[in-house]
Amino acid sequence: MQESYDPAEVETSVQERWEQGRCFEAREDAEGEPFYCLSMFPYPSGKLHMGHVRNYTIGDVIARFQRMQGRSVLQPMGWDAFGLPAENAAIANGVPPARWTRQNIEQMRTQLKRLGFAYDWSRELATCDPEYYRWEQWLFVRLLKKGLVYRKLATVNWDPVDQTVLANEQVIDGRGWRSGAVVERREMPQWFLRITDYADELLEALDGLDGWPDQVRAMQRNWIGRSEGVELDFVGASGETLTVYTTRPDTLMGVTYVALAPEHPWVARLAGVDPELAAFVDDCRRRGVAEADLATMEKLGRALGIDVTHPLSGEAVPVWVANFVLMEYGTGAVMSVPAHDERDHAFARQYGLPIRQVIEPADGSDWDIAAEAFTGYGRLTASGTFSGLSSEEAFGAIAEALEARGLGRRRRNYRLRDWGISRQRYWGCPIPVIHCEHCGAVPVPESELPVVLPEDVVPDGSGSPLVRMPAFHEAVCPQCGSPSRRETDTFDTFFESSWYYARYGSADNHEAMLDSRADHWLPVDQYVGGVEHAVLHLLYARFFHKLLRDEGLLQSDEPFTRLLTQGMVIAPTFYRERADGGRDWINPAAVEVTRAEDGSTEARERETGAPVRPGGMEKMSKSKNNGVDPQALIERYGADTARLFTMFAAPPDLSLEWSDSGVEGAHRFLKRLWRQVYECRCTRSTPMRADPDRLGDAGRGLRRKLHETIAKVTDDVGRRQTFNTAIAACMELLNEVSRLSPDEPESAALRRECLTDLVLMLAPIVPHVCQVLWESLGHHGLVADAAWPGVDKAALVAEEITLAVQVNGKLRAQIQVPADASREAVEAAAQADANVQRHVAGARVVKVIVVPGRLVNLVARPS
RNA sequence: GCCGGGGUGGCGGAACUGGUAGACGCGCCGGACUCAAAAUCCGGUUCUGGCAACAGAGUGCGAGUUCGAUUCUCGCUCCCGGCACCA
Repeated sequence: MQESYDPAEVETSVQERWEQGRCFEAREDAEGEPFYCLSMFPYPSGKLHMGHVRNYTIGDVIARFQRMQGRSVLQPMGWDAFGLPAENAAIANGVPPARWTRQNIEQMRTQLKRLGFAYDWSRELATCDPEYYRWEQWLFVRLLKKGLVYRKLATVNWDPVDQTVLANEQVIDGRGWRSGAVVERREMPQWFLRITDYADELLEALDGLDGWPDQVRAMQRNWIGRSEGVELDFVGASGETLTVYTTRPDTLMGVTYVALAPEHPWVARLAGVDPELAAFVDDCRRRGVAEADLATMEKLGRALGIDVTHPLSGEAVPVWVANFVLMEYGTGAVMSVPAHDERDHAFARQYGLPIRQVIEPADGSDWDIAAEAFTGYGRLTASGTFSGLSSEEAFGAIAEALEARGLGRRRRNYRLRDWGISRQRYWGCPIPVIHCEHCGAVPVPESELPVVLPEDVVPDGSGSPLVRMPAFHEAVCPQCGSPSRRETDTFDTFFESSWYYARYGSADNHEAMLDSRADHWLPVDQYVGGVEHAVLHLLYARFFHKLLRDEGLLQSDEPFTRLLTQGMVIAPTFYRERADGGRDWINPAAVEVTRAEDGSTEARERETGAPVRPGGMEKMSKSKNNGVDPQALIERYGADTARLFTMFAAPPDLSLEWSDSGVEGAHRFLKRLWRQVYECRCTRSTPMRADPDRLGDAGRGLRRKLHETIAKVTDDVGRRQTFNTAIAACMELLNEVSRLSPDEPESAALRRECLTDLVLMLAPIVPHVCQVLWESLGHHGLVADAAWPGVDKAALVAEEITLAVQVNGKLRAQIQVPADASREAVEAAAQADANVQRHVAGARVVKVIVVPGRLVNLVARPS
C-alpha cells in the first residue's frame, strides 16, 4: 500500500480486475434471490453530463449494496438511441444520425466504464439496432390485429415554410425554430394505441405500488383523471343532438350557453357559410398544440347564432365556439355554467352572457355571484323541482330525469387520451404498415420484418427524408399485390423506452421478443431515474407491461416494484449583457467569486478580470453554459470522488447544487480514510477485531458508535435511500476513530475493526478505493462480494443517557440519568437541577411530560 | 392556467412517528507544524446581549391546534419540474 492516495492508479487496476473477472455479469442460475436494479437508459447525446453521473451512481450504490446483502443482482445498461437531437445534429453538421449516434454511444460507454459502474455489459442494447426494434414492429402488428391500434386524425404543429411537423420544443413563441414562420395547427391521420382501454387498471394498480413516491402516484392519478359524470344531449332546431359531458349535473339548471371546440363538426359546417366565423376558426389554428399554451392564452369566443334546447327546462340556449374547448377531451362541447365555474364565469363576463346561480353555500351564507363563481358543492336553488336538494342528491336526481327522457346517461370519463404513436420523423423505428388503395392500411407480414430504416441519410429539416425515398416507400400490398406506399412515419421514441427493461433479460434472443429469462428478473426491484419522467415514460411503460402480459410474454402485472426519482443537478449561472440586449453565458468554471467584508459578492471572469453578473441557480444546460464536465472532474479527482460528492451533497430526490469546494471536501475525506488505514496497517500483528471484554470506557463508546453507525447506514441505504446521511454517519465514525487514543486497551484492534466495517459500508459508494483498502486491512478477494456488516445489539447498550429538560417547552437543562431509571427518578432528577429550579420558582408545576429516552417537560403555571 | 415538489446559519444540507433546531460537509476565524507557502492536524463558528454562567430571538410570510410545531391544519408568497411531438 502506498502512503498517499492515487485515485488514477487505484481505479485503473481495480477496473481491470472487474473486467477480467467478468464480475458483474448476471446469471440466471446464480445463487441468491434475484435483484433487478435498473437506471433509466440514457439518450446518447454525446458526452455524459452530471445528471447521468448522479442517476447511475444512485443505481450502482443500490445494486452493490444488494449484492453485499447476498442477492443475485442484474444491473444492465443500454441506449435510448432514436430521437430528435440526432436529426438536429445532422442538420447542423451534415452527419447521418446513425453515425452520430453510434459514435456518441462509443464515447459514453467509455465514460460509464471509467466511473466504475457494476453493469452487465454483455446485455447492452441500443434501440436503433434493427435486432431491437424489429420486436416492437412485431408487437405492433399483433396489437393492430387485436384491435388495440387504430388510425384517426390528430393535431400537429405545422411549419408552413419548412413544410414539416414540429415538436413542441421546436415551437418558440408560436413560431418555427428554424423558419421563424407562425406555426399552424394541422390535422393528420395518425396511429393510436388504446391506452384508455387500460385506464382503470392503470389507475387502480397505483394503490398497490407502495414502493413508488406518493407524488409520482398522485401525478399519474391526475393524469388519468377518471371522473364520474353525465353525458347529456341538447337538441338543435332540426332535431340533431349536441352531446356534452359534465361532472356537475347538479348545476344543469344554471346553463346559460354551450361552448364548442373550434374543430367541432358543427363549427366547421357553419364556417362554410360564415366567413367571419371561418376567420375565427382559422385564427385558432395559428396556435401551438401544447396544453400549457391553450390554458394560458386569452379566452376568445364567438356566438354561432344558433340555439339548442335545454334537455330539462326546454329553454333555448345559445351556442358559442371558444378557443379553450378541447376537441380531444370528452365530446368537444361543454355546457357552460358561469355561476359555478371560474372559466365560464370569466368568459360570460367578457361577452356579457347571463350568470344564473343555482347552487348556494350549504351553510346559508351569502355569495356575490356577479363577482365570483361559487364552485363548491351546496344546496340547489332556482332549479325547479330540484330546488332544495344537496349537490350530491341532485347528481342522482338530475341524471335519472335525463335518463327518463332519453336525453342523458351516467358516464365515466378520463382525462387520459389514447396514445398517439406516429411521428413524422426520420430517426425512429419505421411503423410496419403498407397503405394500399384497395385494402387500406395493411400490416407488414411477420416474415418481412423488420422494416429496416435506411441509415445513410442526412435530414435537412424540411420534412422526413423517407417521404422522398422511393426505394423505401415504394411497396407492394401484401394482400392484393398492387403497388402501394409504405408508411413513412416512425414510432414515438417512448415506444422503445416502454419495454427495454424487459428485453435485457432476453437480449441475445433472435427468435423471440422475450423469453422466460425476462420473468426470472422481472419485475424490476429498483428503478432509478429523473422525476421529469414521472408521468409519460412511467405510464407508457406500465401500459406496455400489461400489453406484454396480455400477449402472454410476461407474467407480472407491473414493471417496477420500487421507484426512486432523482432531482436535477444545478449550478450557478453567469452572464454578460450584449449590446443587442442578449446575454453571453459564461461557464462557472471560468468565473471567480469573491466576497467583500460587507458580505456582498463579486463575480469576475478569471482570465480577463471582467465583471460578470450572476444569473442564479439553474439546471445544468448547454443554453446557460453552466455544465460541469464529469470528465474533467474524474481526471482531477477520480471516479470515487465524483461518486462520493454526488451522493453526499443532497438527498437523491432533491436537486443537487454543484460546488467545487464540496468536491474537494469529498476528496479530502477519501484521503483521510486512506491515511487512517495506512497508519493502521503499519502494525502488522494487530488482531482483526477487538475483544469487547477488554475495552475501556472510550473503547466501549467507540464500539457502540460503530454499531450505531452500522445500524444507521444499513437503514439509510436500504430503506430510506438517503445516501447523504449514510455518508455523514461514516464521516462521524471516522472522526471518532481518529480521535481514539493509542493508549486505550485494544485500541489497534478496535481501529482495525472500525476501519474494516467502514470500508464495507462505503464500498457501494466508492468501490475502487475500498477494494484497495480492504486488502490493505488484510482481507482477500473482492470487497464487492463481501458480506455487509451486521449489528451487535449488545454493543448498543449504554449505561447512562442524556435527557433534555424543558420548562414550558423551553430547554433549560440537560441531565445524565441511568438508562434504566424509573419515571419518578427522572422527574426527581429534572426537578433537582439548579437552572430548572430557577425557572419554576414562584410557579406551580401542574404537569410533567416524560418522553422516555428523550426529554422531560415541566408545565408550570404562575401560582 | 392545471397537476406535483421545494423554501431551515455565510453556503449545501440534518432533525426518520409532534419531543434538545442546525448532525455531516463547505466557507470563515484562531492555533500547531514550516525559513515560508501549500498540504495536514487541533479548536471555534445561527443571530443579538454578556468575560462567563446564562438570557432573548430564530426553520419563506400570516394565523390556528398542542405541554411542546421545521414536522399537523388554514390562508398567502416566491422558486423549480411536468402538461401528451425534448428525452
